[in-house]
Amino acid sequence: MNHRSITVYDIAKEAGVSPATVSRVLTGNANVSEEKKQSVLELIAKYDFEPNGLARSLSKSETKTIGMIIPDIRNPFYSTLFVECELEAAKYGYNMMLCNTIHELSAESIHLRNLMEKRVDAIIQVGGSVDEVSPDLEYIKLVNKTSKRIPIVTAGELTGANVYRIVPEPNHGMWELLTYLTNLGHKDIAFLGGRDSVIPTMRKRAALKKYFLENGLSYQREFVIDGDYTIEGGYETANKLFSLDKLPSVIIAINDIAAVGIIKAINEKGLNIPEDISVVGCDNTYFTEIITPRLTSISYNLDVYAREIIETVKNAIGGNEENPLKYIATCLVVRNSCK
Amino acid sequence: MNHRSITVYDIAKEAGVSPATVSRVLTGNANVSEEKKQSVLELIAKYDFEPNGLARSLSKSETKTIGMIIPDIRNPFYSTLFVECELEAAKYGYNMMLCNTIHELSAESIHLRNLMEKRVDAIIQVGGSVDEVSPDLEYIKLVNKTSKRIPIVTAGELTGANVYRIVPEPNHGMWELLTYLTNLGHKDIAFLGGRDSVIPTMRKRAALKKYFLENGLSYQREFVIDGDYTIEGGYETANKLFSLDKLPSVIIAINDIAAVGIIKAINEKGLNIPEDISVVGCDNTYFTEIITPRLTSISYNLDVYAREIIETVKNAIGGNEENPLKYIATCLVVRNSCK
DNA sequence: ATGAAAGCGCTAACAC
DNA sequence: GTGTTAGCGCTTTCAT
Repeated sequence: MNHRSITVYDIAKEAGVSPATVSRVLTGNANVSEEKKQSVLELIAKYDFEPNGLARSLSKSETKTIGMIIPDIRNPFYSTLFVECELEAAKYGYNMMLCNTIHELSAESIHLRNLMEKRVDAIIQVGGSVDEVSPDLEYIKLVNKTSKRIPIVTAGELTGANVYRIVPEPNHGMWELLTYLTNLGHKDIAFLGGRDSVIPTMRKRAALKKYFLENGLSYQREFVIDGDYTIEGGYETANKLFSLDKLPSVIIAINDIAAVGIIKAINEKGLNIPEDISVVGCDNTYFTEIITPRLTSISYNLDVYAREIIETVKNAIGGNEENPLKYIATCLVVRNSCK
Repeated sequence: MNHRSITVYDIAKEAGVSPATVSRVLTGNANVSEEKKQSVLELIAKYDFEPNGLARSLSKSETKTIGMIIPDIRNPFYSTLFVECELEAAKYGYNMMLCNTIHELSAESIHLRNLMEKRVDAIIQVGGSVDEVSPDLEYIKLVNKTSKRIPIVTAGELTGANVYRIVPEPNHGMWELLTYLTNLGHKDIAFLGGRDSVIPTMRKRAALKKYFLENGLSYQREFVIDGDYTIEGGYETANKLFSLDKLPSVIIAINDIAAVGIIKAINEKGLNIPEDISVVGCDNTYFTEIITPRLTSISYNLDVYAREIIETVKNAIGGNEENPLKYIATCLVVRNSCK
């Protein structure tokens, strides 16, 4: 089992060259005579020699690994974003280390330290503290200490931190949605789930209010209900809504997952979608396609998002990313859940 | 940005001790006088010194990293298994490197080589070649070469490979399901999706046949239809089924995802579940809870599964896992999709 | 083009 | 208990 593994020295000795020469053919960034090159390559093939990445990383100070900290990969939004990032990162030879916090903010610092210790070349963080209006200051301090050595890219704000940001621009998508809904004749619009302490939620709510104001509609505060970003959260907010003496004609869910719970509650109440009430989601995850009816949703274009993230990561690693803040467009994707 | 990072030597010098002593307080596995220990700890705190994990790994020949190769993390089965593995692995100080093949078998060898080069302490592989009746021999050779240095644990067979296996024991769950269904009065049972070249599918089909035989029921070959393990796959198989001149009273889907497509097709046909036709899934993912109606499914107990996997990984790394083959029980979880 | 040698930053065996 | 020293296995100057 534990035979000493073969090294550049072994290859070098047998080939009658120096370890440096073996390294040269390995990295390919120096000239080696065709003759020696061949004999080295043959030996590499013969022994199926795999250079030790740790030694290489230690020497070159690069690991070709990107760390990613997210709340929960079981959420289709994050899993899709992860896959897109992984595919994009692979193009540049990077592997991904995935760290889930399971929505525990305290896990973020643990993961950050781990990734730091493992000397990943960059860290991507999505969700959690990133979206908090007032993230924990201790955590921000840690982030800033870390970001001095390792570029950190967030899909969101992470207020107060010295990081590269790629922020979804929510207004356009919300605007498009609200225009679509009012054109359908909707005036009583509910917005279920989320909290004001979460930046994207806060922005969406603000956009809603602004739209109502600018269009002379009356903003109905009681139709905006706090709730978790989960199926159960959606279910609960819907039932809170149903306890009011008046119902909206359309419900905007804080995300597609919450929409699942909302739809469940609607079904239980014996209402039909979209005949009796319309529903809209956010994030445009693949859930929108498996729900009945297919769910209209605001899209973040995750493939584009991932490409921007990895592009930024790559530039930041190379030390030539001068733009610390970029925006990702959002747009409406219409399906069958509104009437 | 790129100031030279602080090392054990810096700490040692300032504390007036040797690097070895700093290392001793770092690792904690040797006695250091309380006095020196304190001054070292103070300096570590002062500079927020993070030891270089690469150097440590190179020296100790362990990375505290586990690689995981799966087809697609967007599939709730894999994401749940991953999270459970990550949580369990974290207890022993391991991080997870995640590699998706996106169902491309050729990607497996690339990932395997990468993980090998990065010197992960162990590799977990699920799905893909693992489930193939006849996996590619070249790949098996690569696996066997790799497994000489790094323990490989599979959630399935990976026929011909020298790996540790934790295999779902499908018969019990299927048996429980079929007993349940026949008790409900079902005789016309369809089994949609999957291929005979995939081991778990093959076994489930075999169990079905056997059950029919042993119970004097007539096995209806035309009700067993090949198909992809996806939503679309489910949808297509259902429509193939509908083109027959006879319908079953219950459909068993190869997995919960395919069940989504099957249910979509059933709804489009204007049939009600479970009044007109019953549906069952496999894998017992959280999809079962978000589908309408809630889906009865065969469960793999992913938390138990993950615990077994990580337990095996841990033992194998330590060189004391003598059991190369373990089984995981499956069982039926009844919900609302059968009548 | 190629080799010698230093360096990456830790740990552990050895000596005291 | 503590320091010295030799690895771990690469890459990369610096000579030649």
